[in-house]
Amino acid sequence: MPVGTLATVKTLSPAELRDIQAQIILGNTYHLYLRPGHELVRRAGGLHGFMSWDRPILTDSGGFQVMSLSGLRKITPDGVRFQSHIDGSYHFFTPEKVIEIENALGADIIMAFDECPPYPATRAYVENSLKTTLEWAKRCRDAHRETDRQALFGIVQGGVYDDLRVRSAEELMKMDFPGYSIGGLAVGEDKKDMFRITDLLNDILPKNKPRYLMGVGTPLDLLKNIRNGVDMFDCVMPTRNARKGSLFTWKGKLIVKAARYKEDFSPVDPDCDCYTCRNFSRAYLRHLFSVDELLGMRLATIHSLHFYLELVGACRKAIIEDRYEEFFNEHAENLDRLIDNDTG
RNA sequence: GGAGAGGUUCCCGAGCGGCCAAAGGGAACAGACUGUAAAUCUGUCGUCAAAGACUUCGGAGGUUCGAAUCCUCCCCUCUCCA
Repeated sequence: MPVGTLATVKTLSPAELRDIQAQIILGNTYHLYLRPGHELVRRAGGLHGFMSWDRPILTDSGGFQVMSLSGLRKITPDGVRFQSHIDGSYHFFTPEKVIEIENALGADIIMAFDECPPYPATRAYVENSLKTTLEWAKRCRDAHRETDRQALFGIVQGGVYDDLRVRSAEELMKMDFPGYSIGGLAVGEDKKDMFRITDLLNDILPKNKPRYLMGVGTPLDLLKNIRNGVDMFDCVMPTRNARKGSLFTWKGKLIVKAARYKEDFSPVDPDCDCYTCRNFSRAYLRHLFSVDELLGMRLATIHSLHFYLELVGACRKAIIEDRYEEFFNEHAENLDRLIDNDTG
């Protein structure tokens, strides 16, 4: 899922998103509540109407912002008191409030309000935080009942503590959500911990419901976590890195703004059929970044999102054809490397 | 012709006897980025056989233990007045 925090996948139009086969995109409760305000979005016809995107949307609950804006909030059992990162104004988020906002935003899939523990965090902190998250999940589900045209996912927390993760998943499953998110990973912990936990949850979460690993990740992270049973991902990496001149390809990461591509007139990836690779050279992209032209960010974003969606599309195909391991072994090694001078 | 200001490391620009290979900014170069406070942040940025040495602050001389900083002459810019 391409990330479109503020009701826009940065730099792209909905038409361009459709061109690269985006099926669903993400929005963010906290950010859209602050600006332009969820009631305004409701009046605009929900996120779909407001941003003119007629395919599915998922909204995150703001739980992640509870962590990432940690200097600006205070957590209580009832909810979180936030200070706006924009103007310093105070706001109080409860599970009920978050559901109200997400109802107004009108996404197809919405997230329960959770508390995402930072890393590192003590076991005592994570255990306490998990307790809060589970209570909030229940309150979210209760508050959401009457508007069940939106699918509400519960979020598994528990940090890097296996037993807490298991407890989290089992308690959420009792609440019978239509899908389960895995949160609190890729926040600084060792990769081994991340993979161990998704592997652990693979045997616990129901097989007939989607599992969504929140905020992950690199192409290789996707491949490894798909092997561990994850069905859905979102990550800012393809879009954010693209805006900074760093692109993803099947052959690895390519920092197209680098001087080594100044006179490289080959496409970013000769085998890629995205709009960018079909029409423009590395040298041209490098030039656009070098002179700080907007089109550079757009073309780069188009390429990297296309690549990510192609990557997961290829994963789906391999799974259906029952040859995922083979597919994995074929590509895993390349995905992680830095292309330093490959003229195509 | 008269009066004045100034020439600093790729650029702009501070420094005005030692703590100066020389602030700061820009450019350049390399990289980071994982439920987006992100068109952001970090590092490098005179040379070398490199915890040391060497060469730099328009040029040439000089003063001094020591000069980008003081003195002399020269070269060159710019502003104002004729």
